[in-house]
Amino acid sequence: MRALAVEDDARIAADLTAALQAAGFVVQTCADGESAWFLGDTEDYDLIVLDLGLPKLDGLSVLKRWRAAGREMPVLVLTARGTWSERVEGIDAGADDYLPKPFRMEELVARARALVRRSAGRGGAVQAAGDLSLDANRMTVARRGVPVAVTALEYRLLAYLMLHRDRAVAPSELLEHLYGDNFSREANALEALVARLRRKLGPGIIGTRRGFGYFLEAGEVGA
Amino acid sequence: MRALAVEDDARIAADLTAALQAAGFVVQTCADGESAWFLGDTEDYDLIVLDLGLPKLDGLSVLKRWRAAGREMPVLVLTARGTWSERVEGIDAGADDYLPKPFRMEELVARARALVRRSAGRGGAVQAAGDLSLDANRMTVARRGVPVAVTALEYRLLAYLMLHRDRAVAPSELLEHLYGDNFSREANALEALVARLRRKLGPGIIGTRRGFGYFLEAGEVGA
DNA sequence: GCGCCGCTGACAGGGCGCTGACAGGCTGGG
DNA sequence: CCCAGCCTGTCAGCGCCCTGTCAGCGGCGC
Repeated sequence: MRALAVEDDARIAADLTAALQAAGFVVQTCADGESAWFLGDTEDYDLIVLDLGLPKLDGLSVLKRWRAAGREMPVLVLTARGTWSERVEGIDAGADDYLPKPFRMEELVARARALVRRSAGRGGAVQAAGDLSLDANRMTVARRGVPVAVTALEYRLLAYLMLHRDRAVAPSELLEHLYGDNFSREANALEALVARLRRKLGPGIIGTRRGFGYFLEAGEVGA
Repeated sequence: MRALAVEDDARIAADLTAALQAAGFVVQTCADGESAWFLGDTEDYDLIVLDLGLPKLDGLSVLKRWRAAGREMPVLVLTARGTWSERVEGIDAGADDYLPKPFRMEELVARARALVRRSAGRGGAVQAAGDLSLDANRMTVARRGVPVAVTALEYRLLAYLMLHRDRAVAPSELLEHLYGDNFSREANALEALVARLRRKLGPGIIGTRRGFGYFLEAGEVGA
């Protein structure tokens, strides 16, 4: 899960980053409205935490521009004063949830998790593609009903492939979502990861489209 | 076990908190309908005690909104008047149990415990998983019928693992449910707790999935 | 047939989780 | 009021699993 934290106060930003990372997010931060707008418009996040008081471009405007551009990622809005008017404005602008400062980090994390759950709310917890099935609640993987022990990183890879099972996912995209932007430069890490997974799962699960990326073989037929 | 007590009468709220805490819950309270709605929607509780007469937003509406949003935690409804019509409304809105005021705290606690057990889909007060058995009424633990002396905190850990015995529970989730929101930030406290429990219970009870969390080994096979 | 992308096995570093020891706080008894 | 005992959080150290890196090779595409 990738998250963007938009916050100009460096100390709060650091706390935010730490808390979200502890919750399993890969976190990126930015400190002003313009770069926030650019990042949210061009990058692909599973969650954005947005402070309203920002230099250069106001948080509410950023949010409105995103929504106007059709970007629909869940956005959690932070505001300095917990006034009702600001809250209503935030909701109107397209915020999915709202948190007044000061807040406890635990509460933010809880709401962030709830948001991601809600936005992901497609279908049941168990997803299947061919022989492979993932249980999002138990975080387990099975092939033909036989449980396969996978590590946390391997699970995340499979979950992402499952989410985009209708296409081949480029290595750069996978690296981004698994490690964040500061990902290790060696793309070979991903190849090693895939190799280990293939050994565990057996053949016919993870396919390669040379020059394009990886995909779940049960996902699409042919080409 | 985390519980939310929604009650605007401060004296009753205090009694509720005390009684639930004595029963082993980590209790959070709130006094109006809107904050109740937010908390119940975003946080993760094992039980909610909900008074119907609330400022800002009526209890029944709160409950309906939760259910509409797909939140399925057990809710125990309190009402000032024990009228049948209100009871029917409550059940329709998705309440799991119903208690007319005035009530004895012992009865509330008993029903609360029953609700939590029922939501886990299991019958009696004694739950078992493999060699391990927990008695929810007496708050005692036994392995192969042999009683094992555990502290209150250790019991709560076991109870939570028992409730979610079908999966591995993340350390962050355990900290949240054992200590509430103001949990100590050192995750090592949990590791120490588990270590002490393992020494008391012996091997083959509490398992670890590296990168995921802890689980009861009798719960699931493999993976 | 050649080049290059991608695969694989081996290896080492790091981080997660385990353990034993210690200290502070709370409780109950004298 | 003091003391003793237990509970529990913190710390430091360590071991093991995960995972990134490297080198070499195989196979697909041109």
